[in-house]
Amino acid sequence: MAQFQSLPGFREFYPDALARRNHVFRGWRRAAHAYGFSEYDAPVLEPLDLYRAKSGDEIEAQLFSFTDKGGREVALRPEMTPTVCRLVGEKANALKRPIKWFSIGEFYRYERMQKGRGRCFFQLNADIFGEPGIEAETELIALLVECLRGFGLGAEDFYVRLSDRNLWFYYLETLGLDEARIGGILGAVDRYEKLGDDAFKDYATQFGPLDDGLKAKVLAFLGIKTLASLEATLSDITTEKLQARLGDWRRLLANLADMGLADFVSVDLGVVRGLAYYTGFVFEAFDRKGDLRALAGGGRYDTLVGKLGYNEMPAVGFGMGDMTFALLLEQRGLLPAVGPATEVYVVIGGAAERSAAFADIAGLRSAGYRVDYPLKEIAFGKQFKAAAESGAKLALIYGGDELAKGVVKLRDLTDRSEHEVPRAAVVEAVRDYFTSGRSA
RNA sequence: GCGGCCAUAGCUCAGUUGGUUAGAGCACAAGAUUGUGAUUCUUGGGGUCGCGGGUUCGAAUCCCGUUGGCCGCCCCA
Repeated sequence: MAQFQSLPGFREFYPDALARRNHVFRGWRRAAHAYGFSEYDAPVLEPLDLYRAKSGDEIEAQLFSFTDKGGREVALRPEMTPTVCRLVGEKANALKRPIKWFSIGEFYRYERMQKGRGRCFFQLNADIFGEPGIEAETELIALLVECLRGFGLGAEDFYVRLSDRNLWFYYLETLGLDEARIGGILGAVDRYEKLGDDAFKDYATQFGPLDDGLKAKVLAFLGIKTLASLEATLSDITTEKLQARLGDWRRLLANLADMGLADFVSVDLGVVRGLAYYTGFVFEAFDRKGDLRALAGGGRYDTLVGKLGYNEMPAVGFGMGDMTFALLLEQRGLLPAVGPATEVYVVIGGAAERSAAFADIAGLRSAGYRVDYPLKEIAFGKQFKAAAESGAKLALIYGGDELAKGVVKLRDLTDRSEHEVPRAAVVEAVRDYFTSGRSA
């Protein structure tokens, strides 16, 4: 049996698996380019402190980290956000705003494997730096939708839940809570969907039991699912901050509606995201059936660039992993069959015909066609079978009869029609076939 | 880090109360078929039954350990 296994949680991509992965990457790239984002890349291995600075020491347990031969503490990147913040922070003064960047890269986390989760995975990251207003959220949520919709998924398949940590913060302030307690409440809100009332246990042990009236208000706020009910809840609270924030909500939702995305976006204040660095709007994409993990998640993080030691820079971004997404596409039957690697298959009679065939194969290949042929002499019947299985639409037949006449026989593998062309005109004939879609 | 289930060919699996040389289908390869893709038939390659130890005259089968996988919890950047 196997002497060497791949490490637990790491993936190997055989050709058909890689074809599916590339299909996903192509779709993401197409969407990001269409939205005016530029692609960048960065190191896979980073100083451990880059992640400590952001999230604290306890994160280290989930990192692939080690000491390199130079005594440096390093880690495989678990996410892109700190890295892209550094890239932007380093050249902030020279970069034209808004900065719209994306990347597709592999990330590593040392944790237990589960459905839709491994120790390495690919993720699309898209971020906008330098724009403090909801215009950045508009653009990123629209891109997020496009990254899913471009594969044939519709509003019946997935939706984006939109929430706002600022709104929560301002609202709880008006209820008389201090910053520490607000943090405790947000932690409970984050887990409420999963744990129910138990979600408030941590808060109770830290600050004492939550007042029933207060808890009712938190649960009511958490259950808000429309802009109308949000407006109703806040109608009697006239704090300037809160009303201004409500204005942001109206404009953001109006923008998204103007883009035709109303069906894809739901107000849902039950989402707050656990991550410490989010500072404003947060959003997550889920499949409608709800039996998969989050497809994507993101939000505003205006303070992170500053925390890494650079000048403050407003930022919004999201990440979207390949594993859960591939599961969804598979469930909906939207993963394409592996595309043919071959366009033209050359059938060769024998040793004498081979040299003529090789010359024309070289010509076709340099003209840009994907051409394949049997490496060894095999029976014609087998060659045609191989031609069909290669996915090629066209076969070129180099047999003794043809060469004697100075022609090549073209066989349309889809309708089995054949005709002959002079050898000198082979490249031309193949080009005609693929541009007209016919062999004649 | 914790718990449950599982591990036999490339894949899906069978393998009786422990008993001769561990099987099938699919896939792969060769031939029937030396100029046309199907079907069919024949044949072949491929296994230290995840690994290590124990019980036994004898272990794929029973026991222990270990590694790996799936699922749930935790976590989710």
